[in-house]
Amino acid sequence: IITYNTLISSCAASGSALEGEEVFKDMEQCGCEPDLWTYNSMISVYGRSGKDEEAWELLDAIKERGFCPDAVTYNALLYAFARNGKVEKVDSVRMQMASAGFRADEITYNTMIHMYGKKGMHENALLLYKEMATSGCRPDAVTFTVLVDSLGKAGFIMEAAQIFSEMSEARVRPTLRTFSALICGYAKAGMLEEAEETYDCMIRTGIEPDSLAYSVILGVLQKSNKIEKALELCQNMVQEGLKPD
RNA sequence: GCUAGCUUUUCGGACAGCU
Repeated sequence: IITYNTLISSCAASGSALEGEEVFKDMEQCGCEPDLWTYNSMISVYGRSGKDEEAWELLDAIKERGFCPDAVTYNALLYAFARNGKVEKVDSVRMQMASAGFRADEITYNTMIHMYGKKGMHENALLLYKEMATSGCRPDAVTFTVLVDSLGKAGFIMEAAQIFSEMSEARVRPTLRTFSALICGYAKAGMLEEAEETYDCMIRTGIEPDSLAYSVILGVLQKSNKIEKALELCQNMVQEGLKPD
């Protein structure tokens, strides 16, 4: 059963709903009883491939089978709707989650904040972020990264930078993705010096750029005509075994 | 506080070009 569950979750990761369904059917035919983990993984399979209705139906299947949906179930379902931007559905899952006795956790909040960010509803995203503090959740690296990313993309660079500084105040370490998001935000806003400073700060923190981070900073250097530095970085990149694209 | 681990859920991340 663990083998099947593992197979199903790798289908979720690769976004192939059909394969996931097949494994699930195989499993039942072999007389292997799906457990809650299997169902949760299937919800994730559907969620990640945009099939929110199918994911929703599994909640009933879980109950019919006599299983009790857990926080993972609700978070996965929430993700399925959030991904498709269905705010009302997300709210209703959240209510169900609450009435089943589960508090919104970090993942619940992050999923919702991400959804609002993608929809450009930044006020709602920020509201949830504030709500986290009062409801006993601590914003984590994902929370901050999602906010910096969506604010930066939307051109609210000052707000993004503000969130970034709140991150250090909260003593949450920025990740490669957080830095990349902020650098992109600055680049998009045309604030090339700030972008470069942020990159240098990242290096000082001891974070190794990946090929994406390199592309971002190389773009910045190109725009500010710092060709020598760009070439130098490019060499570093090759030395580290990354391919410039 | 540090370190390590974890079968399932949250960062489909960038840049460029075109419209």
